[in-house]
Amino acid sequence: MYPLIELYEITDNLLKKFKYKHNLGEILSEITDTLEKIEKELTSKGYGKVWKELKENYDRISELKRKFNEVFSELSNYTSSEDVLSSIYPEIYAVLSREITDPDFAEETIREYMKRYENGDEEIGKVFREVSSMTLEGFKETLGKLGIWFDSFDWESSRKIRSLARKVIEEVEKLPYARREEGALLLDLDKAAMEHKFISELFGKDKPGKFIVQRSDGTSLYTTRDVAYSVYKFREYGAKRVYNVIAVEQTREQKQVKATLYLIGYKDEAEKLIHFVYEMVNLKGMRMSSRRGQYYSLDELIEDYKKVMVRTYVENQKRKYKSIESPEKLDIEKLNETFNKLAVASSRALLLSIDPSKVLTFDPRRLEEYGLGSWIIYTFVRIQGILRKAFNYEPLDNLEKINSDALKLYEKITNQLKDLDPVERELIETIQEYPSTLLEVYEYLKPNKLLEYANNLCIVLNKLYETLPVLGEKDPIRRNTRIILVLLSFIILKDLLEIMGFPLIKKI
RNA sequence: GGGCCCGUAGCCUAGCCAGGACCAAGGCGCCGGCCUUCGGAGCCGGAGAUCCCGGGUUCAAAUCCCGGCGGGCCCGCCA
Repeated sequence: MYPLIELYEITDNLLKKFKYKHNLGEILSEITDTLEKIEKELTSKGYGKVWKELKENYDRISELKRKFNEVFSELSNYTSSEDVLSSIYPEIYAVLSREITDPDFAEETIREYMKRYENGDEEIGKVFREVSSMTLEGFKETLGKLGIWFDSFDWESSRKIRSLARKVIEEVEKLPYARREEGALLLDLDKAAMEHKFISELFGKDKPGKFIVQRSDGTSLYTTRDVAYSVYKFREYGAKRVYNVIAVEQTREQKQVKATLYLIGYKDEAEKLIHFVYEMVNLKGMRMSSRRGQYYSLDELIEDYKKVMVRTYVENQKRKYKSIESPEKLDIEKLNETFNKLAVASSRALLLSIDPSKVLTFDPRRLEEYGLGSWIIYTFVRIQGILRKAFNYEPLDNLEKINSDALKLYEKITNQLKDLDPVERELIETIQEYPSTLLEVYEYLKPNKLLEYANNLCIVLNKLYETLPVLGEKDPIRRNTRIILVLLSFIILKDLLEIMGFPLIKKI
């Protein structure tokens, strides 16, 4: 980054000095345009040969123009992210701009720290852990809002993983496909693919490439430690299968990790290492980039959703009662909790609404249009209302009782089933699809199918109690049939909401 | 330059792997109804699609094959 700025400043100063009105990009554009005209003229007049000679220079200028554009856009991104940083975190910005005066020196220092860290320098290790703990706390806080927690964390710097990483390097070095280039240890996977079907099939038409395992200064790379960590997960934890939930950008890297594992003797493990690929989340008309300070955080998403929930609630109350209940009658505490839960459900639904292999694009200014989560929760609340009246107790607090009561009901109506209404039949068909849906989700790693199924179930449910009376049905057999259908849907929906991590709500 | 993924109404998606009841389904938005006692964050109806383009295979293609175009990602000492 630093040389780019320097280059820009130099050219900019030069242009100013010579009082050029145009910037470098415009000048380059002009040159290439002129050259294009010249090409046409020359070839039309039969001077193709002359053009060929000129062409070489022309290409060089085009290349220069391309580079300039790259530099310029990078620079403007950089300055804008600097602005963002200085406005959001002025303290951090002040410290950084005071402390980092020479970027090269800063980078060198980082490298030095890395080396000491790698060699087990306890003092520097402590600093590293302190910093990562702080970020980790942030992660825990944000994800905690969504009900996500972690059983445990592994430190890459742990003695165990460090020694495994050293072992990986040793093992790789023994391989016939390994060699040193300028001090760095490199594993030639292209060569290995020619002799191992596993690797050639893993990469398909793609070139496996060369995999750097150790830097020339002797330190390991993230990827090396990833191999070591995989060994750790299988051997230390005794994992039967390992799912790495990692973004699509690292598809190739994950394959290289697999191939390396395979080559150093962990064949079985390599096959059981599964990369769960997911795509990025984009905002409508804006590319997210934390490096450039352009982002929309999960915390913001939850907060914004909460506002949408409050707005919807107020509107519904107004329509229902023509006015909002007086403040003293409202249990603000409880309402707030409900809005939080709805916001969590909505946020999770948004993230689950698309196949993980596709890019999710949404417009944060129109969150109310992505209300799938709250609509499912609402349906769940509604069918609980029906069951509560049917059985006279709280369904979610008496799951076993409701199951046995359902069986009793079923015994009463068995062999007496009457013709079913189309909507009832539709609901039964949907319920039947549940097991195969779960299997599909698991087999193809498509959690979005869970949400899709839940949505379908809710659509049919809404249709059912909108078109047919459940508790109001006079015929006892039909009535019981419908109660059982609602009950089954309730059990499935509860199951689904738990799998998807939606909070369970009894009443709104 | 090479590889992988994606391209379906104004918008977001399902269907594609295992071709057939798809003259393509759902949601958002739009238009018109229903303030029907189990909760109206609902229900019913309507308008809106060259399934990116062009070939091929087949009795049959959104789906399979080939070639384009457009977008994203990745291609050796970052994580």
